[in-house]
Amino acid sequence: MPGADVAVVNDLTAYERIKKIIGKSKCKAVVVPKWISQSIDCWRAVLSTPKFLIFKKMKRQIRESNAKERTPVTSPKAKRKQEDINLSKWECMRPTPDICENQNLVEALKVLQEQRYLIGEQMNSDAYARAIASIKSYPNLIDNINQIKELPNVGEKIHSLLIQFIETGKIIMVNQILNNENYKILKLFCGIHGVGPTTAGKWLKEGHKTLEDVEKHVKLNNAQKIGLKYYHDFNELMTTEEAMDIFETIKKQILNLDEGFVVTAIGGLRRKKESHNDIDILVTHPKGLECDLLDELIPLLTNKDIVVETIVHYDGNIGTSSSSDNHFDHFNKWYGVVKSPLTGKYRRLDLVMTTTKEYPFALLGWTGSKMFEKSIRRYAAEIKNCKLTSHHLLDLSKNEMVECQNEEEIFEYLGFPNFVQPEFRNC
DNA sequence: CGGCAATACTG
DNA sequence: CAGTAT
DNA sequence: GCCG
Repeated sequence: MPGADVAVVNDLTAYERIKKIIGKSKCKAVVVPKWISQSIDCWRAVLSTPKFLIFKKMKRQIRESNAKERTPVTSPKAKRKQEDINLSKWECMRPTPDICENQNLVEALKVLQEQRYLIGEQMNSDAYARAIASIKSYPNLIDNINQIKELPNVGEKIHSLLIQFIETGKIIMVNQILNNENYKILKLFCGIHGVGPTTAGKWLKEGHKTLEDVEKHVKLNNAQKIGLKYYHDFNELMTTEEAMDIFETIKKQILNLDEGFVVTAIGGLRRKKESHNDIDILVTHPKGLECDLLDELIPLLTNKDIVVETIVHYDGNIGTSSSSDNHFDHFNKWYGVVKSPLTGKYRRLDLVMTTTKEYPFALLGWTGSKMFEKSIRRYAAEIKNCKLTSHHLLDLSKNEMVECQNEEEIFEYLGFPNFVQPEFRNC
């Protein structure tokens, strides 16, 4: 047993004996058998689950008695945080704040992630995104190589980058990329809403270098025209104050049409991010009047000089696929542009309509972050044999839809040990 | 060495 | 269908 | 690029 990470015991009364063992060995915890099944369920050691706290309590007692003999190297605060380190491979299962303890490191890695994205290496980019998520959920300042040993989704390559950062405070590759002309041009082009890596790469290959080049020589689609027209404003982050102001303005107009609408901020606003790219709003109506809302609301907001452009207006019946039946898929969405009352700047707005039945899934699906969504859906599929979308949860084992009243029930069904608050879904 | 979320529009 | 968006 |  010495050297093992975990010891499983049946007899909880053998307190003194266990205490001796875990006090001396490298063993991280002593658990009851049920711990194993619970851990397999959520794919990590559930040391933070209250039921197993007895052992944490024991470890704490041992530590405290040790602390009387030699002064601790770490502060009490850091020590408490030590227990919060969550090394789940599922980013959706760990609390991930918007701004983290290692923000400089995260910003550096984001450059590498973005570069892979810009040159079209999506999976590569995602791999960086997952490593970044691991770091964002790590609660302490990383200044020691031992700390990064167990970080999930950090393999050989990113590990060496982290070492470089710990030792020198920077990553050479990052500066090289930031100074790379092609990187700068691709980034510039992808800043146009409606332009992705493929189009940007094509334009670059054709010899275009500036937005003026693009404006003069390239045929743009509707979304791209709007993207170019408002390029500056769209690429400027909003304060929460401004985003909230727009949200409240729209909400007021919707409630004006009918008091019964339920209007909720989703996206980054719901996650309480510090700054925002756009405003996302989810609307539902308990009595199911939802389908006509956008048809009335958009003209109204246009007349009030709030809405200035429509990029996409999905209409109610998205079913040319008439074969689809029971789930009346009335997701009504509108993507467009509003003029911010507070600043006069032009901002992206997404409006999403949903039935009350699908509301919890839409809420979960539209709150993000992007990595959170990918993670929870992959978890649902791989671990729970379920298919999770922003419309529903399908249990493939039972071959039946899972009805949920709220987000909590979805997390519960998926076997999460804890509800993950929106502000900690910033993976 | 395969897989990496899921879905809907534009053109 | 590829590309982009959420 | 990382994981199983």
